[in-house]
Amino acid sequence: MAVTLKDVAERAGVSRSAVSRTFTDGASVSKNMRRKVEKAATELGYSPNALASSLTTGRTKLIGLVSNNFHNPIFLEVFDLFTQGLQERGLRPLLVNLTNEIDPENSVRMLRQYSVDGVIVASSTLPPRFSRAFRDAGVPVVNSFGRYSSAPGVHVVGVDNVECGRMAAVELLERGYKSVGFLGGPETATSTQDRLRGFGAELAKHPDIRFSHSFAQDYTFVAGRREMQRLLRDNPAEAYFCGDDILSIGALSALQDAGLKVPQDIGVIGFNDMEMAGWENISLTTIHQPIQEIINASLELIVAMLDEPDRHPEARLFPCTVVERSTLRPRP
Amino acid sequence: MAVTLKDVAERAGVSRSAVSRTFTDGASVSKNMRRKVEKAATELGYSPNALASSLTTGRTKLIGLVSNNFHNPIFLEVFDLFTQGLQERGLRPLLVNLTNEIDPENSVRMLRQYSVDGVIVASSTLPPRFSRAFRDAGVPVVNSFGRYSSAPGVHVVGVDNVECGRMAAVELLERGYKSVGFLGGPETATSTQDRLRGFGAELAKHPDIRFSHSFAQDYTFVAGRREMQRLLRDNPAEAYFCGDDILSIGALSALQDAGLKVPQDIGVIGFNDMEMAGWENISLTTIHQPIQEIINASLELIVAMLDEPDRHPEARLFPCTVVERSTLRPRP
DNA sequence: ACCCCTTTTGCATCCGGTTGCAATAGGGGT
DNA sequence: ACCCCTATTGCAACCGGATGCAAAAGGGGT
Repeated sequence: MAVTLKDVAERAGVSRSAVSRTFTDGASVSKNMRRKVEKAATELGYSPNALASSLTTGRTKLIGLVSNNFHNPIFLEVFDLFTQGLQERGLRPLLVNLTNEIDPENSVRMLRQYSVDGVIVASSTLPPRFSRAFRDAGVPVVNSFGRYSSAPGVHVVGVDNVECGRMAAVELLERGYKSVGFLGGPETATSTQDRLRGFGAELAKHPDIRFSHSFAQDYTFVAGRREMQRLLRDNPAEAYFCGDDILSIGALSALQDAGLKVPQDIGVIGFNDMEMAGWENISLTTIHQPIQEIINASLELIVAMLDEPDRHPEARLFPCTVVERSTLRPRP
Repeated sequence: MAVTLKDVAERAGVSRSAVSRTFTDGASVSKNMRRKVEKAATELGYSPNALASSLTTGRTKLIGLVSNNFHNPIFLEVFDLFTQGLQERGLRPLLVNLTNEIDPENSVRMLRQYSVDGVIVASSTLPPRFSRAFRDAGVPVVNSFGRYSSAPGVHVVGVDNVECGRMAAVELLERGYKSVGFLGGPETATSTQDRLRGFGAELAKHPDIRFSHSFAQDYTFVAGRREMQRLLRDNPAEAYFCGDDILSIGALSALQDAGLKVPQDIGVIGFNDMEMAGWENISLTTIHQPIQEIINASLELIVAMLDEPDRHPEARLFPCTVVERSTLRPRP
């Protein structure tokens, strides 16, 4: 069925090693030999079996792309960029969907069975034990969109969520809001915890500002909408920092239904700057997370670890910026 | 580093075959032997190398998941369901991003190098030559969301887009619109062509109804919005059938900006019923495409082809239904 | 034409498992 | 205790390719 190295060798009248060598770069092959082999190979339509060669080289060029965020549209963009970036570097993404998985054990075993060269954990909600489990299994890991730590156990690439929370607070304060709220994602997500921490820390400097916080059940439109509806029933704040654009959009929908005008009656600032935030019918003021940079850095790190598996873990953080659109009132 | 079958065999004091057999089901192993081997295996933390075994079994349990739709949020759901479904069946998705790829050759070679057991082409815009190229390479293929054909060259699972176009036309006619338009996706997408064909065929029965059509550049919010803006400049129809929800949402945004009320001034019916269509701030009347069923059938087919590669290609089509929300005026 | 050194080539072995076949062990019946 | 049949086990070869090593080929200089 499939054409193998042996077939090509026979056809070209050379040894199997010779064929192998013409397809592994850096190997010693004469011009003449290469020509003969390539001729036979194209005639037969041969292409080497990456899995077989991985047996001896110890490299599969397979990278586990692990995530549990299959409901936030921003992750479609994340997958797009990751898969393209991996492909450009000659690597192949083996996608692992961790929705509903509590225990890392299964996925670790699975990825080890396929001898992936590395793992990219792309998630802001997956507990850190997942990344650590891969590392403990001896697989190079990068945790993208993960939690910053000054002594990270694994490579982390993302943003400083504490700083982003602070940034949101400053933005609201500068616009003169006297009562503000934090509408976070699931309380267990470290990203949410950090954003709240930064937000709260900044507000602690302004005791005159009323400050409250609450959490949506998950990072979805429905959860954001429901939480905002709940908030509206009981003395809502003048402006909210939502832990994610998708929550913001849900919240905006609740505000609209309640007949409230944004930004006149209530202000909203989101987080992520997903494509949808820029849609004219949404026009969400939000904090831009530099996804492209985060992904590039993640790819860079995982590639570096391929050659240097014991590289000391580092955290790479990128600055966020406020993107002003139409859901916050102007500065005075 | 990695613990191999040989290590386990030595530790358990048995032959390598014995170890191999305890890990391949259906093989002949005594209770006693199994116990010994499993003990040694857990002590060593052994798990078999799927790639090595694929060499002799000819099965990798790898399935190429090929797509070029990384901008339509509905595909996040598609990826979610596919990856979960594959995982449940013990298969692993190797994701291939075909954005910007014109020639199937590269991806065919790539997937052959990794000896995938099958390929799922999940796209409504990828030209059929991609699916055919995989088939010609001897790889089982299922084309999900592909074009229906009475004599399909490869397995196709999806909806009857012609019928859906007709359904949209009927829906608009029943609501008494006297002039209607089709706002399609890229003209080259077969799904768009078919929807237009069905839509036009139904309208041909009603020569009194004014009928026009045009195409957005791609299946995106921006393209839908831009096309609707263009249409509004020049005697627009009373209602539009958009070739995709994402186009509809773009179109709605253009209508809103133009100060037009939906459905009072202009009606819109979409296609897909993506999650967003149900959001309260959008509330799009649309044609529901049964994604879950399509994906289940695709998985069923690809699994069936694993055992029966030469299975005769078939087309499985699922019926669509109209989901009424708020963007079409009520029936008289 | 001869010698010596550098490239090229082929041989054989190995990567981690699977599997046909023959040898061995076990079990039941008499 | 002996015989026969079946369930287990181990041996050895193989899957498709990579690579260390030694043999063969080529090239340059005299």
